[in-house]
Amino acid sequence: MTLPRLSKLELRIMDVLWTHGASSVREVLEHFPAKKRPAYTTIQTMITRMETKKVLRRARKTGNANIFEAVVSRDAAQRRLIDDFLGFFGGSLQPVMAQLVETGKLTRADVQEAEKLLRALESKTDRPK
Amino acid sequence: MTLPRLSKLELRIMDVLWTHGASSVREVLEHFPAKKRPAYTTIQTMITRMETKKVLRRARKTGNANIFEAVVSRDAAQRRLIDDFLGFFGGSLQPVMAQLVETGKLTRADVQEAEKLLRALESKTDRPK
DNA sequence: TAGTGTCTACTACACAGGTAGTAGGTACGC
DNA sequence: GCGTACCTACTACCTGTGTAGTAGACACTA
Repeated sequence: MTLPRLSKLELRIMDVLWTHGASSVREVLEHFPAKKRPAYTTIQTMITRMETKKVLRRARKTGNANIFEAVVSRDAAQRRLIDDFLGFFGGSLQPVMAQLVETGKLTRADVQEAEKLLRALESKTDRPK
Repeated sequence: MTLPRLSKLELRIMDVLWTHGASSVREVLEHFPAKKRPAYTTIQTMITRMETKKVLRRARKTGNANIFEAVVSRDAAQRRLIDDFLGFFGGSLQPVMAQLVETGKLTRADVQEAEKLLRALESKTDRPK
């Protein structure tokens, strides 16, 4: 429980694992945009630290390269991220919404989607007594 | 522009200034929940650093105590926070919405509020020509 | 005006995250 | 079997953040 907070770079690394599955250090590296790609050993160091924190683990070996896989799920990490984020707003979505609408980041389509999700959820939780 | 990212504690300090207006170190300190209240000098140090970063400034003196006021607005800080946050989701709100709905953090009321805001915005931006 | 309590300025330190180099082991092609 | 290229393990260093102590200045009270 209480998975550790993941930093920006850690999240980008996890993203590779979540999206492309178990990968070697080099594979992770190569999924970074060629422009701002850190050094091989930078990724390696981060991965080693993340292994210590148990957010990923070595799954197997290919040749002499370790293949790492995510231990923490994308969902769990996202939940954690959202919780932390909402903490700044006292847990209330209202100011966030307002800001999103004002900056044009929240569109009509987004709202409709949310509504659909809400309805789906309701019929799932209300029905079973 | 590009106001610096504010850390958790920095945000809590700014929150006092935003909510209660210009304050002294002691006043800021006293607005922290008595339980987990840092040392006086901890707040002082943070405020000094924030002064350097120009997110707040000394407004005046009362006795020999400095009174600090926010330079960065709550809105600006929130915008920055939201942008950073959305960065993790590729700027798309969809996964965030889904997560919020699933964890019950996004209620029907929130959605309705968002809709109202959207409508208000539309009549403001569409109308003028 | 003298004393006391408060405030500032400065210093210090630990931990996390980001960055990367070096040394030495290993696998694989030829 | 050897050499080259790649991988790991270890070390190092800097910055930001959170934390706080100490010394000395200052203001207000009695």
